[in-house]
Amino acid sequence: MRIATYNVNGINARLPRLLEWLEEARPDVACLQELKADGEKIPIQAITDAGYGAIWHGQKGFNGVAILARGEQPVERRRGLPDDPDETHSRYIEAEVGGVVVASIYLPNGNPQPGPKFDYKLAWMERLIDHAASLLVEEKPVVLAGDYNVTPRDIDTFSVLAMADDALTQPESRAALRRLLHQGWTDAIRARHPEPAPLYTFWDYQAGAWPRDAGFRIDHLLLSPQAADRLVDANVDKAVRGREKASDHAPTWVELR
DNA sequence: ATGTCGAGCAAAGCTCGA
Repeated sequence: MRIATYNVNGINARLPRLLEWLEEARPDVACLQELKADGEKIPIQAITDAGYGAIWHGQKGFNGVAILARGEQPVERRRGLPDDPDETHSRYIEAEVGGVVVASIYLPNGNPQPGPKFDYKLAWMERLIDHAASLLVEEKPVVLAGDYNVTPRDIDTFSVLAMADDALTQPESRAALRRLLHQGWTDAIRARHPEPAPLYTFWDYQAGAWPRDAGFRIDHLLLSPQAADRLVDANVDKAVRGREKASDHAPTWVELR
């Protein structure tokens, strides 16, 4: 069972690339972020025609997350995190597919920092940590997939110096991610690629980031112990980033037994 | 670390968010 996460950066702008990737990678589950669309603007017919059932938590213009399942309809469990005081951001949706609980997460970017956006990011991470703890209690295979907007370690960014003031690399962001991991989640990419290789998932459109491989590893798939037991592979579909009209993120995936 | 995008608003080019 292959479960992927892909920040599409506009589902309509990206539709040809998304359909092409679904056709060639054939993920069983695809967690999408940054739909930047809702309602009538979600190209549901094209997704259905590609053979996928879908649920989404959309939003006009910004944010927006979805879960696609090949040949079936994901069974929605929740949208939004518990106790969220600001329901205007569509950043979390959770479903069960084929006996696995899957979440599609678009964690706040948090720039500029310090400031209210960074405070919002850290508060959002606290709510995610609380909810994740409740998921572990179920003792099921769970995959928390998405754009976390956090580089776990220095190796996960092309330049520690250039990123020194960035919300994605701040000690507070990393400490919050570690507290989540320390509950008992496995960072699937690191579990399969323990060598200190970058395995970036995002390259900015600006400043020639892609041609000079100036990326970050910020898209993660965190596995509950029951999911980690079944982990056989994980990787990044890096070539997708190099295509015409590409998203600034590459699809990232796990294969579970 | 700013050389770029995507979307909204409103009808082209600015603003915002990344």
